[in-house]
Amino acid sequence: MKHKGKTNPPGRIKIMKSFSNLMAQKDFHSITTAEIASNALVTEGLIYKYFKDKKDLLYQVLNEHFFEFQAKIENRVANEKTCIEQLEVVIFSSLESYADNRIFSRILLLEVRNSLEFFDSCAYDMVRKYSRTILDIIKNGIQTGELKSDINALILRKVILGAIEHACLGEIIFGKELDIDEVSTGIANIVFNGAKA
Amino acid sequence: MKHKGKTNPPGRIKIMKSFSNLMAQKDFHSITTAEIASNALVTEGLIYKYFKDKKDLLYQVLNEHFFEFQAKIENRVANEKTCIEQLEVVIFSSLESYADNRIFSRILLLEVRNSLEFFDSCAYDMVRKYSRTILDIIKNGIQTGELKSDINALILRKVILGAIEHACLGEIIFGKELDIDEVSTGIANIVFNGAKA
DNA sequence: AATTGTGAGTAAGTGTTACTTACTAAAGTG
DNA sequence: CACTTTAGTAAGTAACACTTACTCACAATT
Repeated sequence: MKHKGKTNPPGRIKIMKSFSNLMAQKDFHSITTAEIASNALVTEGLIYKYFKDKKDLLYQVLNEHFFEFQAKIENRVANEKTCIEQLEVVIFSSLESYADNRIFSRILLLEVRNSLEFFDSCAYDMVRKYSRTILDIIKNGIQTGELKSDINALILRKVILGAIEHACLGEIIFGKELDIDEVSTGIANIVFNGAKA
Repeated sequence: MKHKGKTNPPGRIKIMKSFSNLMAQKDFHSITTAEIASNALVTEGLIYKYFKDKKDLLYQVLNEHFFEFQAKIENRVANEKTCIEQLEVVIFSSLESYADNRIFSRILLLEVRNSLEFFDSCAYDMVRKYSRTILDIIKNGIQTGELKSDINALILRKVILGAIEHACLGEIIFGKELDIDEVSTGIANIVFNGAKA
């Protein structure tokens, strides 16, 4: 994921790398531009040559992470045949990615949402793509008769996405360990079979 | 919800009111303390007599909103008998509250999460209480046999809470209208009966 | 070979902002 | 009355995100 097809000079890479490292240590607001620059061994002004502002830097770093995430999911989904198996793989892989990459998850679930700019950013395009993937699987499942015909595809997606995100929040916020197998089969069990006795 | 049981002087009320109004117009970060003070017709310094910092002001305003929300939910839940009806009422009422009170929802779902301080605040205590209410209903439902005995109560709560929150996000972010009846029965249908044919 | 243009990077600001300090003035209270 | 507490003010200040105006290297064009 290059930035707008042009060159990718060393200064730009160093800034993104420096920012990524800092994000592992503290939250967005408490990272200063001075800090980013000094850790990257460049001057503060250079940040603004490559990034519109501090938030833009955040979005671009997020986007890089998301790119890998999306590739992994699509790959795995392609290996499954039934709609249910595909959705199970989406749930499992999402939880796994969140657990494996806490910085990325923290940014996505906590740090970018407070500004509406995010939803216009390139990073949010990746979220849309991921979200679209899930919707397509569901619609297909309804058509083949694997899923009930009376369920609303959009709402099922909301339930699945919501469950995934909510499951990760506790881990991110309080550092609780997440049993990926247990939680992902638990979610799948409820969503597919229902909770009512 | 008074602050720490003490008095509630006019200056404090004016500041909270002013901040609330501003939150209806723009997001937290773009509201300045100067603006809050001038709209409240007090000096900037007074804000820091009553609030630790700008975030503390945010949390206390949120807390007031949450207090009413929680009272409404508990009232309605008490009127229902079966566990399923109670959970349906939780889902419906939550969606309704979010839709009726967009500022409150925006703060809760988008603006407070980026700082870990929130999770130590009095406002988060209210979230815990709400969350606890749901868990109790679920546990009770499992015991009475209304819900399947093999489902994990904590995970079912995650699914329900996640679905509610995710359903509101679109509305908050993009201003889409939310059909509360459709979405709440849709969520309940999936969660209780399952999506698998 | 000289000129021009451009991308990478720097140095030194500047306005704004959240927050602090040190101070009144009045109202309780023993 | 003396003294503490409460409500509020006025005038800062340090830190921060971001800007401006510049240099230098090196291609490409004339």
